Amino acid sequence: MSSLKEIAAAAGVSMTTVSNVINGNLKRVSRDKVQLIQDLIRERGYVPNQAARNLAQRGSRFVAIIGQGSDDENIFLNPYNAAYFGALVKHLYKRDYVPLVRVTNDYRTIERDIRGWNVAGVLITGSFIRNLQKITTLSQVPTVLTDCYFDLPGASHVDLDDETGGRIAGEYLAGMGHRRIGFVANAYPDSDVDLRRLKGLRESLAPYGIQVPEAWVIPSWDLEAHRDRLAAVLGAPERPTAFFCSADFSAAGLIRVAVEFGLRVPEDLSVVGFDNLPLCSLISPRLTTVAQDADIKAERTVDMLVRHIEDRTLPPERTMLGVRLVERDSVKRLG
Amino acid sequence: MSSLKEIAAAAGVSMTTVSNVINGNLKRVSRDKVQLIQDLIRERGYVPNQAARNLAQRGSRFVAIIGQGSDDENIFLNPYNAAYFGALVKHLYKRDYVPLVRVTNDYRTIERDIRGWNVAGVLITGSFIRNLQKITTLSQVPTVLTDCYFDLPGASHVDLDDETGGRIAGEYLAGMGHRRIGFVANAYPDSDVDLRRLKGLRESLAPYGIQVPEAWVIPSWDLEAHRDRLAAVLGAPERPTAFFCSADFSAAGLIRVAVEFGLRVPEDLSVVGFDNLPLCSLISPRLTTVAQDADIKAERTVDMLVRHIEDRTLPPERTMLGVRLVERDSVKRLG
DNA sequence: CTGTTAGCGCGTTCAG
DNA sequence: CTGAACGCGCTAACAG
Repeated sequence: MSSLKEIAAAAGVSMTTVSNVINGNLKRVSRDKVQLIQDLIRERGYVPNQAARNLAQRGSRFVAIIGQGSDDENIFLNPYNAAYFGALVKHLYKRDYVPLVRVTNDYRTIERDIRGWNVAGVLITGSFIRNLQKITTLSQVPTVLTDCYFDLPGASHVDLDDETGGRIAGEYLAGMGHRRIGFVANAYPDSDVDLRRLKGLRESLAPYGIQVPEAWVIPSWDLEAHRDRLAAVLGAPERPTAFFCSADFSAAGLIRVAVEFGLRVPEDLSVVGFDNLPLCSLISPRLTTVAQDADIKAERTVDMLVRHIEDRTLPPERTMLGVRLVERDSVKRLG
Repeated sequence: MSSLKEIAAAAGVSMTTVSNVINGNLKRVSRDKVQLIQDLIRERGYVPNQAARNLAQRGSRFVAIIGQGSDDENIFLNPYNAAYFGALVKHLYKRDYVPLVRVTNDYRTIERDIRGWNVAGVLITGSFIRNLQKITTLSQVPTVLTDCYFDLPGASHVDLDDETGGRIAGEYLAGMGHRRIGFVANAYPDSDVDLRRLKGLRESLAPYGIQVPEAWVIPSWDLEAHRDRLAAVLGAPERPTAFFCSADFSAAGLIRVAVEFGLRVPEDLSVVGFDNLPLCSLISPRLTTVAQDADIKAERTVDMLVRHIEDRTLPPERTMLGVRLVERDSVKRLG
C-alpha cells in the first residue's frame, strides 16, 4: 500500500535515504532521520515490494528446492522426503533465504524456475534425472546436490555414506548369526543410493561367504506391487532370515507383509531399516535401523549453498555424512 | 540472459508484440510473426523475468501456504502435515500458482509475506493463531482457512466434519462393546479440532451412559511427556478398554506405549485413529481409523481459493468434508 | 494488426 | 550526509 516513495515524502527526505535505512546502511544517514524514518515505516506498516527489489538488484533470495516427482504425485507422503524438505525449508529461512519448492520430472521446468525468478541458488535431491546436465543455467547458479551420484560440472555435493550404511547393516546381521539376507530397495536399479547400499551390504557379507541373490532384491518400497515375488521368497524353505531395507518406510511395510504371511518379526524374520525416522519407534517391533540425520544433512546443505552464494569464486565441494546403527527390537540373534 | 527487448529487436517487432505472444494474446498478432517470435524464444531459451512481470502487473501468482510452528520446528515430521502440504503444493501448481511456504507463529511475518510478494491468495492451516485478525491485509486478499474454527471476516473455510468424526468413533467403539473409553488429543484444549472430535465422541457415548473422564483425556501426541499419566491410566484396574486418538500418529504411539506396558492391542486395548494415513497399514495391528482424504481436502481448498482469486466479488464460502470409518485390526469386540 | 509511451517500486550511481 | 536521475524487464493503455 504505502511505498518507499511515500515514506520518503512523508519524512521529507529522498528515496535514497529511505532505501539506505531499510537496507541498514545507517552510516550514511543522520541519527535523527534514521529514527524518523523507522518510526514512519512502523506506523504505516510499510513493507518493501520484493518484486521491485529483485528487479533493481537483478537477483533474488530465492532458493529453488527441486524434488523429483510427477505432477500428480505427492512426494511428501514419503516420510523421509517430508522430513528432509521440511528441514531444508527451516534452515533456508534461518539464513534469510526463501524456498521455492518444486516437484517435477522435467528439467525445463527447473530451468524456467531458475531463470524466471533469478534464483540465488539451487538444491536438488535424490535425483536420477540425468538430463539435469542439459540445464545450462545450473553451471552459473550455485547448486548443491544431495544424494546424487552423477557429476554436474560446478555443482557441490552433500552425500551420505551409503556404502558404509550397507556395510554396517551387513556386518550387524552377519554378527547376529544371519546367513540368508535379502534387500528391499527404493528404486532398484535406477537409484545410485540403492546401488551403494547394496554394494556395501554385499561386500560386508562376502567374507562370511554370504551372497545376496538377485531374486532376494525387491526393487521398490511398493511392496503390494511385488507381493507375489515376496510370497515366493518368504515362502521358500530356504527363505531369508533377515532383510535390509533401504528405507524405514519399506521396512515397516515389509514387517506388515511378513506378519500377514504368518511370520513373526523378529523371531522368524529380522529387519533392518534405513533413516531412523520417528516411525521407527512407532511400529512393533521397534525398528533397528541405519541412522542418518535429515536435519543435520539439511543444515549442511544449506550452509554449503549459502557459502557458495556469498562467494561465487569458491570451488565445488563434496561432503559425506556418516551413518550409525541404532539398535532396537527388530533383529533377532540366531543360533 | 536474453530479454523481451532483445527478442523484439531480433524479430524486428515491438516489445508489445512479443509480450502479446508470450501472454497468449495471439489474436492481436499475425500468424507469421507469432511463428517467428515463438521460434526465437525457443532458440534463445528466453524465460520471462517474473519479478518484472509481477511489478508491472502489480500482482503475482504466489499463494502463501502458512503453517503454524516455531522457527526451529520441522512441522513436516508430522505425517498429516506433510501429506496435506504436499497435496496443496501439487494442486497449486496444477492451477499454475506458485506456493510460498512459510512456517511461523508470528502474524507479522505472514503480513510481510503477503504484502512483500503481492500474494494472490493465502492458505492457512490448522491454526489457533488468534491474532491472525491483526493481519489487516488478510481481509483484502482471498484467504481460505482449513481446520480453523474461529472467524476471520471475509475468509472462506474448508473444514472437516470433526464432530461426526468423534461420533463415528464413539458409536463404533460402543457398538463393539466398549464402555470405558479414553481420548488422545493433538493439542488439548487449545485445538478446536480436538474439542469437536471429543465433543462428538462424548455425545455419541452419552446414550450408552458412558462418560469420558477428563483424566482419560491425554492432551497431546507427545506421549513421552505424558508417560506417567498414561501409566496411571493404563495401570488402573478400571482402565479404559479403548482409546480414540485425534491422529494416526498418536494412535501409533499409543499402541507402542501400551505394548511396553504389557498390554496387547487389540486384545487388551483397542485403538481408533484419525486421518487414515499410509502409516495405518504399516503398523501392527493395522489401525482402524476415522478417515479423511488430505488430497481431496487440498484440492477443494485450492479450488475455492482460485475461484475467489479469479472473482473477487464472490462472498466467503464454507465447506465441510465428510469422514468415514475404515475398519482394520486395532479394535476388538468385547463381551 | 502494430508501435510508442508511461509507468510498476526500488537500488544505485553520481554530483553536490 | 543527501538528492536527482536513470534503469531493471515487463505490461498496459493509447495511437496509429
